[in-house]
Amino acid sequence: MSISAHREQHKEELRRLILDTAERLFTTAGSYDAVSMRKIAKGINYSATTIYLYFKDKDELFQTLLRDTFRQLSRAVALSVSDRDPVVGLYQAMRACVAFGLEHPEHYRLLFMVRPSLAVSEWAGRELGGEAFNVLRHQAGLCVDAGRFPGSDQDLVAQGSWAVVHGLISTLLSRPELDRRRLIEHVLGRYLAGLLAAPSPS
Amino acid sequence: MSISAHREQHKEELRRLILDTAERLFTTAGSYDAVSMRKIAKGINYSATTIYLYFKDKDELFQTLLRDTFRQLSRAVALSVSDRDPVVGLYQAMRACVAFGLEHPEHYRLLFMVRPSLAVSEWAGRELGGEAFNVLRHQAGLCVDAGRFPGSDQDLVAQGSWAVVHGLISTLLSRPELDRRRLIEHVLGRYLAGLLAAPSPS
Amino acid sequence: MSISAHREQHKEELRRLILDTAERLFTTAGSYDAVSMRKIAKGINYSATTIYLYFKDKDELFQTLLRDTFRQLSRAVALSVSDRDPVVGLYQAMRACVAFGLEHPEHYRLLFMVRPSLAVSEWAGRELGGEAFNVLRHQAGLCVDAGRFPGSDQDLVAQGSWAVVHGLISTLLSRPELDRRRLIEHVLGRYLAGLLAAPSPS
Amino acid sequence: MSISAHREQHKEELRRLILDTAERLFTTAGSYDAVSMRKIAKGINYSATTIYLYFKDKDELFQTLLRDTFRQLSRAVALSVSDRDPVVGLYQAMRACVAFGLEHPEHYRLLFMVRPSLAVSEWAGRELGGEAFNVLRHQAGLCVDAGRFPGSDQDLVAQGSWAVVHGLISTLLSRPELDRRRLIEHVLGRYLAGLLAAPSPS
DNA sequence: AATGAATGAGAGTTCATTCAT
DNA sequence: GATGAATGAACTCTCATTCAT
Repeated sequence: MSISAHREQHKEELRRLILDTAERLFTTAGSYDAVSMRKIAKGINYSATTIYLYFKDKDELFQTLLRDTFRQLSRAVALSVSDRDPVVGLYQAMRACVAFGLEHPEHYRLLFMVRPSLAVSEWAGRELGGEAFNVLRHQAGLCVDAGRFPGSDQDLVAQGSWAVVHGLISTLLSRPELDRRRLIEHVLGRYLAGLLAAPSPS
Repeated sequence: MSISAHREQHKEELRRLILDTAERLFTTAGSYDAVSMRKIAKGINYSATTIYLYFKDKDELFQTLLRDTFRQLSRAVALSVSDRDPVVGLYQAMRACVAFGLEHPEHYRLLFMVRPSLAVSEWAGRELGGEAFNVLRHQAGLCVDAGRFPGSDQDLVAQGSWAVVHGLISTLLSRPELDRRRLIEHVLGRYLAGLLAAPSPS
Repeated sequence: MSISAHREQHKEELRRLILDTAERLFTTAGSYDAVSMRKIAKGINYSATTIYLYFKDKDELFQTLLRDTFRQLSRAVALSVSDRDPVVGLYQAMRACVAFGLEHPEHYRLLFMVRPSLAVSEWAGRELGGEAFNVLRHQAGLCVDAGRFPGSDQDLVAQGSWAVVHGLISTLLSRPELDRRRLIEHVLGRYLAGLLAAPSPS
Repeated sequence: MSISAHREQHKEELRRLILDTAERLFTTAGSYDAVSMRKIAKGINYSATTIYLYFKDKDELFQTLLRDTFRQLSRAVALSVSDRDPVVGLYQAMRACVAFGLEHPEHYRLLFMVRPSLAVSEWAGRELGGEAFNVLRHQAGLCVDAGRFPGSDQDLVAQGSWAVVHGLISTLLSRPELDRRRLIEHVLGRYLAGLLAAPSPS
């Protein structure tokens, strides 16, 4: 019992170690191909073969990595909404998205820029839409239902805020010299202000 | 004369063929490393060696691709502004950016996704200092100078519209099922409406 | 135990096999570039990749070869000096050098012919500072200190005897029809006789 | 007539240009393989193909180069003997050999150290032995016939001086920091002094 | 559970050389 | 006489992966 329990624990720890090391390497290198199984193995002081005891192949390791990262993103965004005002809630969720992208640039790049294969990227998009995106969508729904966004519907706002968030992250990641706080507040503020304003007659 | 002219033409055609094939492969593969010179060669039914007659190495080929594409983007955006109203002009420029990204997804991916680190570090000056961004910045300046965007300055608007445009393109590219026209008009419309509105008291 | 011991033994044997094969190829080809990793691999009936399990790269393989051979040369020369008369000792050392070159022509070619520039630039310190040359230099010093070589200093004699030895080996290796013993005694004898003689008034 | 004469002249000039450039490159580079036809072509501002109009392939070009150089060596050595004293004449011939080796290090290496192909090396050895070596042998004979080298015969001195010359060249080529003039005079001086001295009783 | 040994495939790149013009 | 275009072969080296232990 105790022995097998220990084994279980060790196994889980080693698995985590592999994932953490791989993540570090993937984000450092910035490309799928630049990270080799051998380098990961060297990073954890185990033989390359050992990794195959925990992951079928490089692709499965990478996909697991993606899944874990998505989970973190989802959690962060879900926990970010604290205000009762739905508009503020949407703002909070959007900020949380941006914050996650900026604070974990490696994760963000991993999710949206490193694309080993089409299969992975498609899966990634779906998963993302299924969690973090849904928080935005939910908040958008609350705002629309409360009549705060005249002329806009829930889906449009959900997709729009998602796009705005994306744009902010990628721009700020690629231009580190910009004033982050100022640009974030500007873009989110103007977009939300536009949503709150009466619809233009056009 | 005729002979050398034919040669010239053939040479130019082959060069273009290489560039087009490479672009296609780079954007479908989604990563720099996943495309090999041999694969490009196979794609054009020539030997790998032949490519080296036209480009010094893989990097030069890729950079040429980047340069050419940037040029097209710049041109498209520069020609897009036709209205005398600076706000409409900014809107036109932003639309042109988005349109370019959507109509030439390979180009866009090439510029901003295939090798973001390179695009950024090597092309940063050209990118933001280049014509495409500068058009946005110019229009933003006109709007601000005309007092149309209370509480915003030129640089902020330039960067903000750039971010919004980026977000739209990448979102729409990764979600082909969305209603493009509607989302574009929504996001651009709300952002611009927010710019035009009186600044929030926050 | 037995298993790992077998593995160790096999590994050592394969390593030696690689080294021996490489040495053979290097010396018959006569140039560094003319020997490829693939050819070595083919020579040992292993894949080219396997060699990289034993040596980091081609250069390390070659340098290991050099090092090993230098060690043999040094040992042979160091053990050769037995007479108390320093002049005889120098003679013995020189003869040992020549004997080594003639008895191990592949080794000798490897050291001084295959990649002379490398042997020099990389191994200069070891070579001249190494035991083989140092034995000559030491003996030369004894002779000079004993006043046996009027008009010559230690370094000059060391370098000179080194040159004479070199010339004998390369000449005898490329002209197998010559009477080795006779030519060796002639050259070493005349050179030493010249050293012992009073300096010419020139 | 005049035209064809001009053509002839141009052809000869270009041929020389190729040979000179190739020689320069061979000397600069460290090995046969390090010099490519393309680099030679670039050095003369002609296309690589042009070289093939003058030389069947790289090997023929190289052999021609060797042949020409040998001719120079033979001439240089033959012309070096000016003194009536046969011993001085031998000294002059040996010095000329050494000087040539030092001034054309790459040819020397290729002739006696690197062996691009067995055919070349064998041919080279014969040619060299048939010319430069014969001068040494002739001078040695004069010395012996004049009774200047008691206890030595012509062939022994010829081979011995050849070996000494060889040793000097290879040593000096691989140790550029040595004082060339001093070492040359030392070795040649001591060897000749030993030849002139009474034979040792051994 | 973990590993060392081994390999085929493939990467970018350079080479000598040929052929049609 | 000279060349531009083109290529197959070869190079060193790294990769993901398998298999026996």
